[in-house]
Amino acid sequence: MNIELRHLRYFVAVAEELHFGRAAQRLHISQPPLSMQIRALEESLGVQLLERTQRRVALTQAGSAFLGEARQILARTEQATLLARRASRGEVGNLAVGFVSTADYNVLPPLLREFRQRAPAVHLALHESTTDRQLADLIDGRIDVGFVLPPVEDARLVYRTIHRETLVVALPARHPLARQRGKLRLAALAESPFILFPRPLAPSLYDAVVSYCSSAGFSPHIEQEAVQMQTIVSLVSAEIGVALIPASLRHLGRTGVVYKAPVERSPFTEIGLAWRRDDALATLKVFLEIAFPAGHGAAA
Amino acid sequence: MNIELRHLRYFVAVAEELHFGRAAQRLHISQPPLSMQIRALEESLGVQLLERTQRRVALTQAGSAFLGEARQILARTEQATLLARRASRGEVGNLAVGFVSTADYNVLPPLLREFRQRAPAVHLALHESTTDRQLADLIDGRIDVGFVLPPVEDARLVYRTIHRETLVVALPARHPLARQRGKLRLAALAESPFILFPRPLAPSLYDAVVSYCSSAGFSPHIEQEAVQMQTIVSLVSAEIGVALIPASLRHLGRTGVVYKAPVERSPFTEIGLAWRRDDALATLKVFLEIAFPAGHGAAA
DNA sequence: CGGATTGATACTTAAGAGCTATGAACATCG
DNA sequence: CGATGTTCATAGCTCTTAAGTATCAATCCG
Repeated sequence: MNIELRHLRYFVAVAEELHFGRAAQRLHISQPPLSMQIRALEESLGVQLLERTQRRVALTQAGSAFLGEARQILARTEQATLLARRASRGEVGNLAVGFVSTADYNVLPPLLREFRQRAPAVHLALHESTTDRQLADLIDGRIDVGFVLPPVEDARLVYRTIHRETLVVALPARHPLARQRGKLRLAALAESPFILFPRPLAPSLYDAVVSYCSSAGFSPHIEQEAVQMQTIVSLVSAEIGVALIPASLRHLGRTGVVYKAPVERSPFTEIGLAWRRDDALATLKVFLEIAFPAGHGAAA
Repeated sequence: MNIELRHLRYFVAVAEELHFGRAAQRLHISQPPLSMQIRALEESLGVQLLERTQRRVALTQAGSAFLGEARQILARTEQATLLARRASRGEVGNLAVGFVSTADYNVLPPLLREFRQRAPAVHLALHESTTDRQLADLIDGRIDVGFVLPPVEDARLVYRTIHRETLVVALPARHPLARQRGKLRLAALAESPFILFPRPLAPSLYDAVVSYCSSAGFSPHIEQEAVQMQTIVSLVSAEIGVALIPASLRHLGRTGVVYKAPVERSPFTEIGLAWRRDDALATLKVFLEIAFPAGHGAAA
């Protein structure tokens, strides 16, 4: 017959009381079945754990060795149930998060900070990547949630905006318009060389820039493409050209670069979260709960 | 309902197979009760461990966290039964051993050496003491077995001889008889001052000495008493007197002392083991088995 | 759309955990 | 020294519940 935790619970009670009657009372059963179960345990082990001298119950050496083990196993079982409950609440576990570099400057840090506070035992794996690679990684399960630029077309994924911001102009400090005080008119950049993201990597951002320019009455001269936002700003600093970048990137604060908001109303550029539609990860739920405090995460 | 090891065994099987049918086969039960037990486990925990999508079974995060715990609990239980079995064979545990200093020179070391080999995981507590204190310590459970000098009268204890030896004379090196070549006649010491144990501490040894002398036709002049054998030999070395001591103490090899076996046939002096008659300690059984390889320890 | 696969459900069976009553061994006390 | 009380074991029964059989429902595949 197999040993069950019941046997251990009963044995610990008897070992602590050294009295079958009292132990039975404590276990809310009557004395005879307790005797039976202890006997069954001894039989399974093939070892006598208790010495019953008709008047006194004493642990054998094997009994006291087994007692310590039994206590630990029971405690361990308690721990395991607590762990499972915490895991189901998303308080322990793993979460693989992808993000585009742009996210690193405004939305990512406060969100991660709050997540770490709410679920300190969750192991976060952070992967900087591009939007399209993240979408593939989501499908294949390499990441569980990603900070991406729209659009997200795949029906297996959910996308939800997490942050919207306007575009500002980044100018080399020695550019004539940089020194000029007061408002900047976007049309004044009609002849300037532009630095831009490659469209496939961030169509929404690319299109926002182009539509912004065309609403100001010109089409930008694209001088150079660059993948990283830092690189774009570097190229501006090196006087290769000008750029329209998300407003939060002002915080990069690069020397030799001046940021200005044009008078023309800027379109919004946005960043959002994408995750698997059918995903039930508890840690992901916590993450989405923090990202979208009001509405529920599962709603697109 | 309480969690039992059965639930853990079943869950581990399902988690490993990710298939209820195969897991049930492996557990030698049919599939429906397996589903029921897993459901019961999840209910006890209040946590969903498996995601059943009618076609595919997958672990939830809580499930994979719980899986590790469950495996460890089961392994631990295996360990516990093995430990209990080893303890019942006396291979782990404790043994408190008392001994008179005399035992330290011949019987104790080889016995301990063999015991350590047979039961390396047993913790031995060694207490040097006198015979009478050891008998009290046995009754009160402070030691489990003692190397003592006879007699042991207490009915609750068992005594059994472990070693017998003859008496030899210890003489100061400058004593006339020490320089003399050839046999020593005990009677020649009739006028010499003797150093002896106090009778209450070791009546058998005391009486052996006195009867040896009287068989040689004289009664010893007791000049000095000393408790420790080392002290007696020191006093001989200091030329306070001569002594009759167990032959094995020759190995003390003290400078300034000469040992000689008299021509008269020496009575035997003996040392033995004492332990509680009703004692069932497994480690004690191993110890006695080594001390008395042929006969069984329990027999007096 | 039909057949195969897989987990869940319904119902039955039977093992065994637990209960009450009682016995046997031992200790304590009058 | 017998009477009484305490304590663990045994006996017989009940009843919970784990396990078995048969079947269903949903999904996948060709």
